[in-house]
Amino acid sequence: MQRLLIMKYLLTHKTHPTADDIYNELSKRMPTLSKTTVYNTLKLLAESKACLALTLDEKNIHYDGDTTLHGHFLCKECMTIIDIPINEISLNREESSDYTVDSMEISFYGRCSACQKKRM
Amino acid sequence: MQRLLIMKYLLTHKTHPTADDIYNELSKRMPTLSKTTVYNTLKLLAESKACLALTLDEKNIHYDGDTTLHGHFLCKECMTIIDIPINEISLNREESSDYTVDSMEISFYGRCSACQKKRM
DNA sequence: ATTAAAATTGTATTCATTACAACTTTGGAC
DNA sequence: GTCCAAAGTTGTAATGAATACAATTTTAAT
Repeated sequence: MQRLLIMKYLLTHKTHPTADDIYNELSKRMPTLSKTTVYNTLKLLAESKACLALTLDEKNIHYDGDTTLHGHFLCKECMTIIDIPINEISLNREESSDYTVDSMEISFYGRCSACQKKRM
Repeated sequence: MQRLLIMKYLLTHKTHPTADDIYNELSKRMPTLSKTTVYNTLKLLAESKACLALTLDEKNIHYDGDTTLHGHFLCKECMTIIDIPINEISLNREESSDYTVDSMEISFYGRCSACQKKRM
């Protein structure tokens, strides 16, 4: 039940919340909710690819219910995360009129060839 | 002096070390080195863009002396980080014969329009 | 030689995340 | 309905990377 609420929260909020954010929101209406449940569930959902676990903020893991391919912009001042549609991404220096980008990171996750072989 | 050694270490090792990695290596030859110095210095270097602070591993910040545009691949099993040349990156599902990619993250960092304005 | 700024150090603290063990709920077998 | 194992949930305690802080040392300019 808690899991469903957490998943629903992710799908209806595009704010890229942290585990703590979600706990604070949901525990208002469900006072028995445990922080551990939120952490466990988010980990589970991310591992099963039902959501994304974003690591761009070095302080906290942020979660995203939108699993379609898109980028993110983190404002280093207010720490807000904004979605960047894939068609707006160029691999060269990004310069929008809205915001200034001073660095980018492109990360891939999976299993390397060595670990791949070990599995067989 | 310590700063120079740390910077030199980053430039001569393409292993994307963590602060701890660097401390462990350098303290062999410089037993008085402090962990705090390593953390402070890496933070400083990254802020001044002399190196990159990679956040793709949610457990540790990894540092990269190579500031040219390139991507990274993190093996979830052995936690090794491999460089991905920019010309090998396609924004569609990445499938190499060497390794399997099951997710990717494209992150931009800077200041949003609201925070931009506040500064003036 | 003096001295202020910069760099370095060690210890103590913070805080997000995880480990763990206990407890509760769920849903199928009978 | 009752029983029971598996799955889900909870609270507390532990972990560990990163930072705060205050003290000490080094640097370099005058």
